[in-house]
Amino acid sequence: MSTHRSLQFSLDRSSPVPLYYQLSQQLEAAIEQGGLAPGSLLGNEIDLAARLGLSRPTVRQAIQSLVDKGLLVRRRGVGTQVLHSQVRRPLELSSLYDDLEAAGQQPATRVLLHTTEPAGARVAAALGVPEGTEVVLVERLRLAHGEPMAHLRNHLPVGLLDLDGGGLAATGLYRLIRSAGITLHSARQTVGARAATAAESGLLGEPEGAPLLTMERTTYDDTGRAVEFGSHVYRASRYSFDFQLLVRP
Amino acid sequence: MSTHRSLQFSLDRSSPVPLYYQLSQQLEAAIEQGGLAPGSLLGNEIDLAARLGLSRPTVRQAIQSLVDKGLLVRRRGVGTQVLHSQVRRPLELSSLYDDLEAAGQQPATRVLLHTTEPAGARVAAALGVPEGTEVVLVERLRLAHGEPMAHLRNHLPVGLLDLDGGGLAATGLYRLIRSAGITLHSARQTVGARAATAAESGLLGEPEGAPLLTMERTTYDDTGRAVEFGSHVYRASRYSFDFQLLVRP
DNA sequence: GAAGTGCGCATGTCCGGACAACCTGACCTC
DNA sequence: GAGGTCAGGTTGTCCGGACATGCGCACTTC
Repeated sequence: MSTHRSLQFSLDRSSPVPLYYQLSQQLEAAIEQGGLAPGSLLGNEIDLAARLGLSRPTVRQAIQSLVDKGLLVRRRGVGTQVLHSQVRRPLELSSLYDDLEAAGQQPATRVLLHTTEPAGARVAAALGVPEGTEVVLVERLRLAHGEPMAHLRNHLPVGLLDLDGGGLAATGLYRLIRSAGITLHSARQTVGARAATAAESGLLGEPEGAPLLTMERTTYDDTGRAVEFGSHVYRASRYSFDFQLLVRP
Repeated sequence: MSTHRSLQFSLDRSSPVPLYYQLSQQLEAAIEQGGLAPGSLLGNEIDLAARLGLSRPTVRQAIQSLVDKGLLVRRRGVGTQVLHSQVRRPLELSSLYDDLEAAGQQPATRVLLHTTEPAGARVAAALGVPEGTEVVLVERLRLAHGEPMAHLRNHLPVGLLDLDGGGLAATGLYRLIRSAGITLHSARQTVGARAATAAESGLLGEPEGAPLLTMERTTYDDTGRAVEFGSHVYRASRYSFDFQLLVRP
């Protein structure tokens, strides 16, 4: 079986980019572009390290990162194998805006509401603040190709960042949060479905009672603080969640 | 700030369980049980290694696995911090059966259909077989507390495993696949919503036109082979997907 | 021919060390 | 007092080596 001894990698030791990262990026590119055939073996780590002038731990670190991404499979006593591809889009914490933009759907936003209000029980619990605390409330309508796609309702702690109407209309909420210097860490989501209310049917252009996809999400930063609680409603006829997940070994 | 120098860990060098894994398990237990307070620093790796009689790489490997799980955050020049908790249930490739069982919902299964049929275009594409190939079809009704929860329709390649009616009724499909020696690796999912058809409303006990939560999933094993394609329909009034996801750094 | 055995080989684990990069807080300077 | 500077501490990266473990194949044996 081929072990791709001919593949070339270029490593720059003077670059600030770590060597293991340079290697993993080039390996990933080779896999995506077919330079490494699915199912084929990668060749053993010792030789690879010697050929590249790297130590085995460094090579292992590069390989491990691709194993974590689901691109490679290691088998003791056998070798490291390129996984047969299929689609590979890992589940990430992405905003609807970015998703639509990446799909070429020309996203747009209409800010319906931008105010503060005292937190109700559910919002307070999600954000980890006392009930009745003033919190920011933003309601938006997300459009794609000019057509309504989703109604987005978000609560945020006050003082976390300065939301201006222009930023909200021009881009996604996550970008604004990140550009305020907040490092997002994780989110808790609940996805369900229900029938459209009269108000929603008007906003979204769906008949009353039409099935809608709902998502509630609480997002946390890397200190564990809740930075956002969202209650979103999507037109099921035009949108669905699409993601890949890995089995943790 | 406390660095928990008093915490005790017991490592068994004669155990076949890797040292880094023993340590990561005990660290995780300490975090869950509050022995390590959220927000507190873990103490530097060098000291920790010396105290435990381990090398720094081993300690780092243990810590890294918890960082990957989202329990810890490392900051260069600062230290390793325990994240404020909230709920922590990572997104895994779990079967509905296991989910319900874990929630104490007394799951049960009624096998509606168990046969083979020629693969249509969509099933053939998902399983990676030529259109018209004979594939196994299983239709099940999943109940919780005796109430219908979901209608499950699964296609599998023939010869992959021996499904018997007893096994299907007694447990989840994933358990049967795993116990056939197949290592699951990843899955691609699409979650949406639509209105219940007349047939579905009868099966699930929902009014016709009621909103249903839908999921399509193709599951792959560690050779990249598709092992299962499922089209599932859940009662939105009784079920929703609930998961946590991490931002990949 | 079928079952069991042994060997080579690849990954898995663990060690000890070295230097770099980065953050924080104290100190100094203006 | 405000700003910049420097030192200490911590994680990040990388190296070289050693032994353990598990898998597959060739060989042997019955």
